Amino acid sequence: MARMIAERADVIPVVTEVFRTHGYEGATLSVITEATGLGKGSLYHFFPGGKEELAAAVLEEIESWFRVNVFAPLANNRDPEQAVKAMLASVDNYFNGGGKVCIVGVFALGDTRDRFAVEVHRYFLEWIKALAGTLARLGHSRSDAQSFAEEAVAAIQGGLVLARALRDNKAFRRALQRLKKRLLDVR
Amino acid sequence: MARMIAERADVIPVVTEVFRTHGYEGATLSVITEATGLGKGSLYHFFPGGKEELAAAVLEEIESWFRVNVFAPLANNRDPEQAVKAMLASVDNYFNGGGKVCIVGVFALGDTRDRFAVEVHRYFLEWIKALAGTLARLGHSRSDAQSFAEEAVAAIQGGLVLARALRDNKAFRRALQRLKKRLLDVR
DNA sequence: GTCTATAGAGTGATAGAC
DNA sequence: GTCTATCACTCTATAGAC
Repeated sequence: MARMIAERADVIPVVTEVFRTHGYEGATLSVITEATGLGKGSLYHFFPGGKEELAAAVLEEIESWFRVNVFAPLANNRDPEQAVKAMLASVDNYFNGGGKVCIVGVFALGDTRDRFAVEVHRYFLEWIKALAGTLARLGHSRSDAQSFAEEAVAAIQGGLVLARALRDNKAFRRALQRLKKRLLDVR
Repeated sequence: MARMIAERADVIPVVTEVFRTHGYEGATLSVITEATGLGKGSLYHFFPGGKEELAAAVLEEIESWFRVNVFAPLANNRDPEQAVKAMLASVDNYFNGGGKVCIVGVFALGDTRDRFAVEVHRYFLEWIKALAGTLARLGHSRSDAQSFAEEAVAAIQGGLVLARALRDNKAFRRALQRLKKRLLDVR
């Protein structure tokens, strides 16, 4: 029995995919131990809070990824049109063109919304806020920018639902295409 | 004990709300027995297939409701503008202004998508098809009608996610408002 | 010896099936 | 209500790094 490769950081990506595939309730400890190859001992060593702490760590990791790869570029890119395009490309890539669902969205729809209320709320609020800022710099009126930003984030979530339901990832891609036109069309 | 109120049909609305609140995995038999007031024996008498048959019955009931109250009016209303407005009002009412999530959408995002693949797929396909027909009659080109219909159904699902996440039902209402403008604006 | 990472048998509670 | 399986979780034992 030895010190092995495992660290908290190594475990999280694997656990993320377990939660994504099975949801919170469906992500049983046995599925997680199997997927990570870690015994319960190791799991509880790294995450004394058990399943809830695992999910919290997953959410934190996701939010951190979006801050770096989506929210910050939206705010910092000098060219707002380029910023919108980059966001859509990042999102397309992150959700694997509609093949992966949004864990935060899934959590928002279930009992988990209350357990992780702060994280879920913040994720969507930050996203909308960052995008609204970019759209305003693009030339949209302040109220249009806010409305379009909310619409865009909702459209992405809805696109993921539709792609899953219809088993057609292209439904998600079409949603992104519509958004590109809509958001960049300043009148 | 005597024959009581219980019938399959009486149980379904109650079970529907249990699945809506807790999702498939979270809707445990004990929660269902408590909510319905039925013992496990009665439950298995009405639904020999157990939890899966309960969920299937719930989906069937939802689909039936939408056929009568949403899809058929979309197809039959002589005035397409009125049909769109009626759909949005029905949807607003059904989802309680953003206070209730869409079980079919929730099922689409989870493991349940595969178990209820046919039902989930059909629900969304029928909705989009009915709406696209109405939009074409409204004067949209065939391809615009299809695209707008898909966008609208996705926007509704996304609006529900957002309303739950932000704990703000008005986010759903705003999504419906945007849709009304968008769908009725024929150029 | 001490500390950290590990495995996994064992806990009571509760799941869904019948 | 009874059943078995499985749940989240605890705890003991132990290996190796220091």
